[in-house]
Amino acid sequence: MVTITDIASPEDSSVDPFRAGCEPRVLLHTVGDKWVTLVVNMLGDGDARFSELQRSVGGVSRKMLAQTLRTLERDGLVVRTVYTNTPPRVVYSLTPLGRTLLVPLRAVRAWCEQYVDAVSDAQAEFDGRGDVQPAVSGSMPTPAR
Amino acid sequence: MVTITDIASPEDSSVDPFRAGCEPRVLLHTVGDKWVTLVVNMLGDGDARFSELQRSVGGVSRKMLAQTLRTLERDGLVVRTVYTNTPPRVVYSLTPLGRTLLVPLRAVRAWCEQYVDAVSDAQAEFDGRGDVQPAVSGSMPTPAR
DNA sequence: CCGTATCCGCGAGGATACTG
DNA sequence: CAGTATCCTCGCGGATACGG
Repeated sequence: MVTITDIASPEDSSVDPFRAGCEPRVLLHTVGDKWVTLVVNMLGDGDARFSELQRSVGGVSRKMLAQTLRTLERDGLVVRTVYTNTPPRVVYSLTPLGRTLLVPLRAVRAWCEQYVDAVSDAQAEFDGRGDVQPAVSGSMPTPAR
Repeated sequence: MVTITDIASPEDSSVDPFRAGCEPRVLLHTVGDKWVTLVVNMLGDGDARFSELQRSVGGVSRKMLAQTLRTLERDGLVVRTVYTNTPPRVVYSLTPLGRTLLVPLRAVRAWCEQYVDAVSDAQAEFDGRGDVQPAVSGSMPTPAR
């Protein structure tokens, strides 16, 4: 199986938006993933079992949750502890590395919570009127940036 | 046209991973989007024209870039300034709100750059061996968390 | 140069059923 | 309980062509 973390650079490695040879862009994609952000945030509040995560995250299928957790485990962000009694118990928890990720991820989360209203307002205004833009009449032929 | 920012809560609003009534999850999804993060980061380094963005981001189609910029504009994170001369010029820049987003987004970016090697190593180790997990033999029937 | 419109392939991801 | 396997759909996103 091949996951998103395996894909290589677009094709042109000379122009790189994220100044790097080994593609943090790819990592960014993983980290920015919908379920990844939610799961890591949940685990940040304490270890949890599979079914606990499924309930607390809300709206995630078993398939996607398992897939997400596998990726996180593979990336060294989450550890999976199995208790082999019946009924079986599996507990997921963040690794030290995973906990470092929690910091910036919570910053993003905080931003969302803080500005969700502002964004909502902006959307309403944008959608409200056809938004007749003034359109600056051109001067400046084509300056050097 | 309906974008991702329009979709509502999963269905069960009682259990909410992101403690909110007005769904910052949805915003999170937008903010975590692949192209959004890249574009905002680029604009953080200075205003840019459409074609400049397309080149600097790398690997993005005109369609996706336009779509991304439209979303960002609608969300009040980016402003679009049109100069109506020939050849036409369109300059995109972050709004003050957009600049606030830049802070947490750059934190995530910094994390990716800092730990890309650690993650890469974890992946290698994970993939290397079939990873025969010890599996903790069960005690503790089912404690209260 | 800066987009939008149209077509379309492909893979993400839900539903369901089955194992340990 | 904690997944895996299989099917199937649906919309993301690339390619292409056209308009302002």
